[in-house]
Amino acid sequence: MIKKSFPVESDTETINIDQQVYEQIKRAIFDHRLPPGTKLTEEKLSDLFAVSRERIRKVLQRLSYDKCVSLKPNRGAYVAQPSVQEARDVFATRGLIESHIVELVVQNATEADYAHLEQNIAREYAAHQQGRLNEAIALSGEFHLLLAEISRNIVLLDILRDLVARSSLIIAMYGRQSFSLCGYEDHQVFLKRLKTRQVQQAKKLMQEHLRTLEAQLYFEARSARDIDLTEVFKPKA
Amino acid sequence: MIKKSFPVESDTETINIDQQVYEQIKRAIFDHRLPPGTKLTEEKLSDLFAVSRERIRKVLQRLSYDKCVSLKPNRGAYVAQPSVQEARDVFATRGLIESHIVELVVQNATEADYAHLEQNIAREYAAHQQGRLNEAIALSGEFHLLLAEISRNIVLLDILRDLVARSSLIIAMYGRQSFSLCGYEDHQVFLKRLKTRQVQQAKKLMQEHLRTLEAQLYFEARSARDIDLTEVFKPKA
DNA sequence: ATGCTTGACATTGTGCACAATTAATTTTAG
DNA sequence: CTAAAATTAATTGTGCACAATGTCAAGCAT
Repeated sequence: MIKKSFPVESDTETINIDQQVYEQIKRAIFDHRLPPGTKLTEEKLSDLFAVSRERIRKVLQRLSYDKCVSLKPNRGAYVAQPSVQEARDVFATRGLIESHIVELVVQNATEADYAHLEQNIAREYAAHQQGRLNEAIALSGEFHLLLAEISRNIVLLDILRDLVARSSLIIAMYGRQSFSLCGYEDHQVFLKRLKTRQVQQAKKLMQEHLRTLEAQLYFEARSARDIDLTEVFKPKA
Repeated sequence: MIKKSFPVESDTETINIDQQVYEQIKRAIFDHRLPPGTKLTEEKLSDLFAVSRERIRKVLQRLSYDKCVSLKPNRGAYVAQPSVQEARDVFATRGLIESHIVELVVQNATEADYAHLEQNIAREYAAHQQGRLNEAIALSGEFHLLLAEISRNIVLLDILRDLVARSSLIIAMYGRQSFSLCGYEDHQVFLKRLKTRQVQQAKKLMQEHLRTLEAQLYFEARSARDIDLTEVFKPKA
């Protein structure tokens, strides 16, 4: 017990630094503070967070696995610019997976689970009323993840975590200013159907919910400065 | 043009080294040459492949994202030991996703696509007949991925790639010696249904196919040495 | 004999310095 | 004045050395 000077401090803080930097950058991307295409220079980030460059490097690599940043060899890291195709595929896949999650939830949900869902909705409502929009958005995403947790399928949860994150980025890229998101009312009605075990209606609601989200994107009228020239002039495809 | 001594050599080879090491390790895991739980020491691997330790480190990290190795802080890397729960979830998720892929394939497949599928089956058959079992297994997995490609949904393809890889690991862990895998006949019959646009039958075949796979695993009668104590004694489950 | 502390060893983790690559700018020849 | 070539600058990539951490075994006390 003599050797270790401050075990708690060195241990926990060191472990969390990676995670903290990771989450801060991710949050910044989802809050539109870092629009798609923004260059993420390793040195600038390392200065900004007061950590070493290799730590940033590791975080950026992790973010690239999440498809939140694209890593171009010897060119650096950029906030990802999901293609229209990718955007459509993400939402289509969410429809498939979340419909199935709804079935599993109706099968498996306990009273405690429903309580958690209600709590989440309440917090989302509060955040909405008090104008904390970013928090409301985050909670809205968490509602979907909460359902995945209740489905008791770890793999589906992992996949959906990924898809929800990418959805945020897609909305940042293609969403209008007046993007309404999941209304919390949607979640409220949905939960009611869930509790009364109306599986088919719940599934339908979920699919509509996602379709509404997707319908609010505008894939066509992109301003010139947003266009990725590489995408436009690439040889084939 | 004078400065660059051998641009092609340095470029392509350097880029591929990571990929090559990655694939060799992954292949070794799937071919049962590295059983689940095997310790993967950074230094040994770097000596073995004659590359630097940091390169190995990066590859191991990537493999941990694929859930093929588990990285324990300050303890090293081990070939992953998927839990029974995870195994079940992987197959359940494959059922969901691949059923949907079947629908998309019937909608989108061109003649060229069907030709590719037939080619794959032929090669799988040949590998089987000539006793190249590992190759047959790989081709069998590729058949499923080929379907995902034809579905024209990039996200589904990515997810399935992941799940197929994890399936290999699960089979390595829980499969009997006499594991029969996807018989190539299954694929043959399946393709016939596909071509005649018999969607429901094709979907049913796919689901049966996966269920057969899963049924050949034995989760119960594990020998004592295989039991993961962490799993047994974990606080709440 | 059992349990705890201590020290040596092995392995992983991190920061730094330098190499390699690419983009931008300037130079130079036609 | 234009265009190709060469230089320069900025940024990423890699290997090395050292620090931190965890494991194992031996010794000591109970």
